[in-house]
Amino acid sequence: MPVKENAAAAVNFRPAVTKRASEIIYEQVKEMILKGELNPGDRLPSERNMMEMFQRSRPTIREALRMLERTGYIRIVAGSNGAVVLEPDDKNIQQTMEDALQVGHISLAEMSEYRRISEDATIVWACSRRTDEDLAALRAQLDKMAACVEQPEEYIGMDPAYHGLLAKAAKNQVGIVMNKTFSAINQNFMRTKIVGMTPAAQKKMFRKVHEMHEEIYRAVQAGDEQRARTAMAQHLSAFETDLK
Amino acid sequence: MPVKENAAAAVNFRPAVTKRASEIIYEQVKEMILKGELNPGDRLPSERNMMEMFQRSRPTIREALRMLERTGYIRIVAGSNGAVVLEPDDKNIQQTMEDALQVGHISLAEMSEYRRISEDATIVWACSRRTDEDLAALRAQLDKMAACVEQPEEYIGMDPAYHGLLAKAAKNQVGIVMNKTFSAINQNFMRTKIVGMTPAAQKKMFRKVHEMHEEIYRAVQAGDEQRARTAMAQHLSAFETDLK
DNA sequence: TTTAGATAACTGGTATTACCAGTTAGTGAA
DNA sequence: TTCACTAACTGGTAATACCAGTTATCTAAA
Repeated sequence: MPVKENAAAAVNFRPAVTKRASEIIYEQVKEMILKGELNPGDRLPSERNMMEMFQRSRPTIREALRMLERTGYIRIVAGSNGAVVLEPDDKNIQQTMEDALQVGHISLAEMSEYRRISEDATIVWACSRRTDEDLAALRAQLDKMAACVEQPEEYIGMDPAYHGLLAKAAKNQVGIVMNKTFSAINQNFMRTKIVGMTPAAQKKMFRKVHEMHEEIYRAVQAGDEQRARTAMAQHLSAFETDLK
Repeated sequence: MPVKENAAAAVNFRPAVTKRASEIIYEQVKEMILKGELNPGDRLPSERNMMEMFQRSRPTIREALRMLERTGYIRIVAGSNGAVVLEPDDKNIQQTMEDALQVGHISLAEMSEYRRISEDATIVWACSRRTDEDLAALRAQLDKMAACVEQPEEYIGMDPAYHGLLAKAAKNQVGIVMNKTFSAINQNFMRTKIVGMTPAAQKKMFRKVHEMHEEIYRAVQAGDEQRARTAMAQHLSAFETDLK
């Protein structure tokens, strides 16, 4: 049974938290960036100037700057320009997600499972939304990859770009971010796995992979949802089998 | 035509980046946490002790700690315990995604679209994987919520827990993380939207929402995939319509 | 013996000062 | 006009000091 609360305690007090000065500065700058009062490329005042503005010491200012840089809002280079507001980037989301996956002890199987449904949706969207530019970019990427089928290292390096272009064609930013995450993680797995294979087995595998990539492209080009879904599903499951 | 590179430049030099000391310390601690050498609940040495270990000044140590705290790896409270390793938490992903939304990088429409396919997969998995414990937890949650249908604020606060239990029943960690993200973001939208509604309209809306929640539960309990998918799809689309 | 209270030894939060190593802009001479 | 030098920036780091809290210990009173 829950403890009966004292009637006077029901006034809905909020915890009286005291924030660090660096925290307040961090939030203030972050807000300005999110609200567009500070735009990508803009220079932040120098640390010594901020000291005056915020009426705080330099270490305090610097702690705030470190947080802003770590969370991807600004970049700080010594000597010249100082702190510059960055273009919004998915790298942070991607990185945090990768770390979360790593810390959360997520298995390859779970990630692959989720990837399947994510890529399935992506490929469906891509079939109806791909522009001529998307197709041209995919074609060019595939041609580049075709030249590297015999060089696994190179091919693995190009794989994320191909899948990225598919996600881009699907026109959903969340899908793009997730796709990048999956690609990055799977790339690592792939790299560690192929070292135990004979060169002949590697070549065979990557020739198969490339043919799948081509088939997916053809299906997307034709706008054939079912064919594209099937191809992507086969591609991913073959991939998982090979990595097992 | 691409500029012809000088032959001598082909040796594949990597940029000679110099890292800040605080950056190195940050990565070192982060690695230890990711590798499990530091576990949730563990206390980090005091700043003065770290000074000795890393052979760096306190401001440098503190900059690293600020970054670790900002990215969600540790929590620092003055006075007592100092820096403590945190339980892995998805709040960072949520936060970065929310920021991405705010900065216009990701639209609400895109996020909703992706959520639909994510929740669709989740509910399918839940139908076949839910345990008796999952069902009991869902039932209990729904009962708690039923008591609050007339209090929108309370109900909104409980909504993420319900969807979280569904994701938990689906037994896919990635799905769980994504679900939390979506819930958190949508919770905010919901809060901002209901303020413009009359109390009567609010009640009507939440009664409808609750009936949907119940229907989803019944379908999952029955293990009826199609019924569950339909219910979830309706729930999400109704939700989007209401928020438009 | 037990217990309450004072105290000493921590913790992080912050400010101050100082110096170094780079970059940039201005100044002067050729 | 051009080049080289210098002065005035920039961030990176160190050292020291003090404050405000917490915690543990010890002491004195019950």
